[in-house]
Amino acid sequence: MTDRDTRRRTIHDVAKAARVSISTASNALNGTGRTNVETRERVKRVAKDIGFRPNALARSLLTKRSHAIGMLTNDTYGRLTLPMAAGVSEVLVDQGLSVFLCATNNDPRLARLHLEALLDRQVDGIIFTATRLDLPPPVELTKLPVPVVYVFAEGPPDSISFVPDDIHGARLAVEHLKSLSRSRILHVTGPHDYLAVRRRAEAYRESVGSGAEILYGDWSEEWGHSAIDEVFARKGPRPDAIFCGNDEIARGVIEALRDIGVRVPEDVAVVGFDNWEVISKQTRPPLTTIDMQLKELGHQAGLAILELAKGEEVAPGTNRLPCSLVVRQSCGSMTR
Amino acid sequence: MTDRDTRRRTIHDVAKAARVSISTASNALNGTGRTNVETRERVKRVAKDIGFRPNALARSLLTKRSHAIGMLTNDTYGRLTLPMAAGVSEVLVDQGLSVFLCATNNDPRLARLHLEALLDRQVDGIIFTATRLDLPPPVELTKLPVPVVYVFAEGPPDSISFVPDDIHGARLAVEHLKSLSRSRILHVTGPHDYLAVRRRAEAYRESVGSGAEILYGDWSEEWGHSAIDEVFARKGPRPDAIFCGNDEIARGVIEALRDIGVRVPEDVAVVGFDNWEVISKQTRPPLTTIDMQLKELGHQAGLAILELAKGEEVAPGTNRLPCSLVVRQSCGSMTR
DNA sequence: GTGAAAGCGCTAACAA
DNA sequence: TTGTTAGCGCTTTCAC
Repeated sequence: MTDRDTRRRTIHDVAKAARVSISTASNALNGTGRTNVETRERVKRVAKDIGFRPNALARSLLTKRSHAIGMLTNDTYGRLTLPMAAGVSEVLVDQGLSVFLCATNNDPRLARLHLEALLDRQVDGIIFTATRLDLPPPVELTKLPVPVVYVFAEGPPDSISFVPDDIHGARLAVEHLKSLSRSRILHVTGPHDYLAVRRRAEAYRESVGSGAEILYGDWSEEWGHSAIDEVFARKGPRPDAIFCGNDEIARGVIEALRDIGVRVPEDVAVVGFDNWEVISKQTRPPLTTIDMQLKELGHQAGLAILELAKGEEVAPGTNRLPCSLVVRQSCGSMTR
Repeated sequence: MTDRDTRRRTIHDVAKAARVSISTASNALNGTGRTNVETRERVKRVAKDIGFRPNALARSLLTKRSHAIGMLTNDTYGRLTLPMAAGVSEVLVDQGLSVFLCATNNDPRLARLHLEALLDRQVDGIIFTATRLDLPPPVELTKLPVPVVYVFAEGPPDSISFVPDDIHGARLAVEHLKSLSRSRILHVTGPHDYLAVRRRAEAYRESVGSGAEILYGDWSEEWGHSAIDEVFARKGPRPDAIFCGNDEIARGVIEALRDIGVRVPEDVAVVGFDNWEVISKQTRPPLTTIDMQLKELGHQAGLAILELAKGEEVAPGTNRLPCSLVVRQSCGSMTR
């Protein structure tokens, strides 16, 4: 008698309280089948009164749709994955989908463990996100019984992926610099073995034409420093603008410039890449930089997986999303 | 006949293929009940051969344990939440628990939506994480049918929470400075309305004794700058050490010091707080700072929710976890 | 318009 | 040791 108090309410409780059968209760609650307006209202009211909430597990078991998706991520919750995850979650929550977050640390064992757990839980789809575009997932993701979407990662041919348009981003940066009458634009960037680095470099080279010079290094502020030390130590014409591979490098560049008495943006304009605000906003002067629209990437991926989960078609291929230019104070027209 | 190919294998398929009943199959697979070694092995082999994986939904429906927990987070996937989430996930994955990540953006509507979804999915527990300790959750979390653990947040009395020990952290910083023979230690910190700020300030004051001076501001580099400008513009004795409320402030302090020709650490030693590596490692010199052990916080919370989910008791109360001192180059003995 | 009955895939008494 | 049976909470034909 009293043990009922602690149990969660089931549709049986609703049916009993509303004096109908459980199938009528179900129909009334879901608006399926034919139900008298009166009874429907009564059932709904009763359900609310006794605090009934349908058990998603039971429902999913029957309908074969768990309304959950898995997000497999490659890095230790880095700064790239998170805005993407936020974007994904944002478009899905209102559709009643929940997101399992699985950090694989790029460890195959862990990745497989998470993947199996997701599959066992009958997720409706999987989103794989990485931190760079040219690394294969730590676990085989083809031939899965559920749809897969890749974000900030490229899957096998014919898969669906969303990546930032690096070429567009680089072009945006260089064109901005050119519009400011800068003519000797240097590119200081990250490791050459990153596909994104090569893509941006290529776009930079095309946009700048002759006189293009690319310095490859790592992603650190320190590299930005030493690149400047090197460039400004040598003879010959000096750059009046520097397009950096990421914000950390840009910050290092700006500090090195200040150290040797070169003014930013008056003497040299600087553009970063990433718009990682803890850096870009706090650099002096604040960085003009390229934003990869990570959240939007997540939105699109979320929408895509939603369609796929519903059984609808989504055109395969790599979707390159435009970047945006965030203008702050590290650029400006030349002052002669 | 052939439609079977695309369907997932069920325990029926295993039973049929192994020529046993489904209950025997179940027993063999789970090691429950008594089963002949031979049949057990055979069932297991068959299960593996046909690629059987148990449907977690069906299992959970029956056992009343979903082996999933929800993580409700307050911020837009900030830097605090993520290491914590990684810690939680790390201890749970091997126990077969999965984590739903729910970003509430501190929006009550969204929080309620997520909470209801979690409850509907019969999660075994909920972890609430915030970005500061003195803000109430955006949704009522008491009187839930599942256990709740608070991380980097304090719940109502008698709840279970895990927070960094700010007092210990601040003391660690000040004692370190004192051990380096620094005697005029200034504290430049964040907004006074943060509980953590007040706690750290109090610990600092006690540890320093007379001569303590606290400057409250915001969490930015810029504030670090202007604090230094102010302090070094005035007459009287100058600090030989500065304990900062976070790494961003510390970075601003160090840059401002360099701008006015004060050497770090020779003339003034600086300690930060947070160990946010993008800042602490790239500052020149790299920052000695306090690490709040966020991942460990996540570990403990994960372990706690695991116990609770199993129905075991966990002592209520606020668990304050020790911080650690990360020594880099922004401190050092005085050189006179 | 409503209800009885079947069953999603699985576990757990209990019988054999 | 193994199989039969009865559900978990829900949706969904299909009679009435």
